[in-house]
Amino acid sequence: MAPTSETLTAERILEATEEVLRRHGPAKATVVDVARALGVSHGSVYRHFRTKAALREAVTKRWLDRTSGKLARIAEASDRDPAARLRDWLTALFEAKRHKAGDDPELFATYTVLTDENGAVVGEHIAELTAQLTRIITEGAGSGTFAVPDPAVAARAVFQATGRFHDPCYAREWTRPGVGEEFTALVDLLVRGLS
Amino acid sequence: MAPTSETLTAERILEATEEVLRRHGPAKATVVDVARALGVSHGSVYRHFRTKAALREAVTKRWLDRTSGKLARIAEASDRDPAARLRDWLTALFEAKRHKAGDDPELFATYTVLTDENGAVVGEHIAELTAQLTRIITEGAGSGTFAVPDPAVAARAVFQATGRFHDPCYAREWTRPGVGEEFTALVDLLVRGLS
DNA sequence: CAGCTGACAAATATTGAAATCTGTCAGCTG
DNA sequence: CAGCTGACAGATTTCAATATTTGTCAGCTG
Repeated sequence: MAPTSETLTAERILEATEEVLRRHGPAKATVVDVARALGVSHGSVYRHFRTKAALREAVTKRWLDRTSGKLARIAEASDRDPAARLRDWLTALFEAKRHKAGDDPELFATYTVLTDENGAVVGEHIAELTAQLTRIITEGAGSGTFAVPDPAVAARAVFQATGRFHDPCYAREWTRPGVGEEFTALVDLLVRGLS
Repeated sequence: MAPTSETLTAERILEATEEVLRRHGPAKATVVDVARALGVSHGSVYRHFRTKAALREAVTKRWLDRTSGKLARIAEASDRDPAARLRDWLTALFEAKRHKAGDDPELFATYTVLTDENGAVVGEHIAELTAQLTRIITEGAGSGTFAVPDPAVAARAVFQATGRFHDPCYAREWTRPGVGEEFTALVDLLVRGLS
């Protein structure tokens, strides 16, 4: 591939790693492949990432951050009605996952492997998403839309309750007919419970 | 092992298979092992179960039926308050799973493998549990405890929402401190949503 | 001399030949 | 003769030899 003679940065290595993962899948993507894609020796890659695991972890974090970034915009729109915002946020999360899984199942499977091997990064991602939910619910509690004893606890409950519509281990259910209705029924139930 | 010279029945084969699975685990349990445990040739086992897969499926069904049997008693206690009954039922389901996973993790892992390879049987089991939930919610709707447009839809939503506390793919979370509180928070939220 | 290379040891993965297992069935046995 | 046996073919698994990959580092190069 284009051994662009720009200086070698962590950023460029991450880009190349994503490409190699896309091409070869998680099992056969080696750091030698990544080096070759960049036109450098694999020793150079180890200058920027201490281990292969650290490299894969960084790729995983990047991928997850792209999702939480999108959702943050909804969480931060403090002017809108909290109940509608909560629905939108949950819907956006579900849609994002559903598209990732449906549009390119192989790539999704690749990232599922990566998230499985990087529990810590996933934990942080979940903490970030729960914090966004907490923000929406706290504002709803302030404006009287929601009546909850502890917004953080409620946020965690909502996040866990909707697991079936965002946890990759349920990905195969997301294409079944009727999931949309199931999702709506659950969100309705949860919003009623918070109100 | 005891080659009890009683006549060979499907029942006895299932018993022996459970024992072999307990001893050797799902990967190394062969039908020759089962036959040996019974003191017969493996050909005899094939007289009662067409394939090894059918045998494992029957064992899986048996295991799942033991759980749904216990829960059915709670679902059928029509005299008690539906909200309390719903809480009890969900708690019993969680406790049953938590104990199975915690008391003998290896055996639980074995059955997790079995359920993974028998999607159809698991599907029926889930349908049965959802039917029990529907019964509780329908009675609650009749008595005015619950206000739901469609009890079956609500039941499915409740079952899916509590997945984190009964789906084996979350088993490793069940020993973390604080799960009890998370469970209670979610059930409170759901019961409020139904009321 | 900062950054890269490539030879190297140790760890991990692949391969293919040998061993085991599944499922069948002709024939034995009580 | 109903039910069981055990030899068998094909499918699957195991295991050890072989090849690849990871991670290090002394030294090259611009």
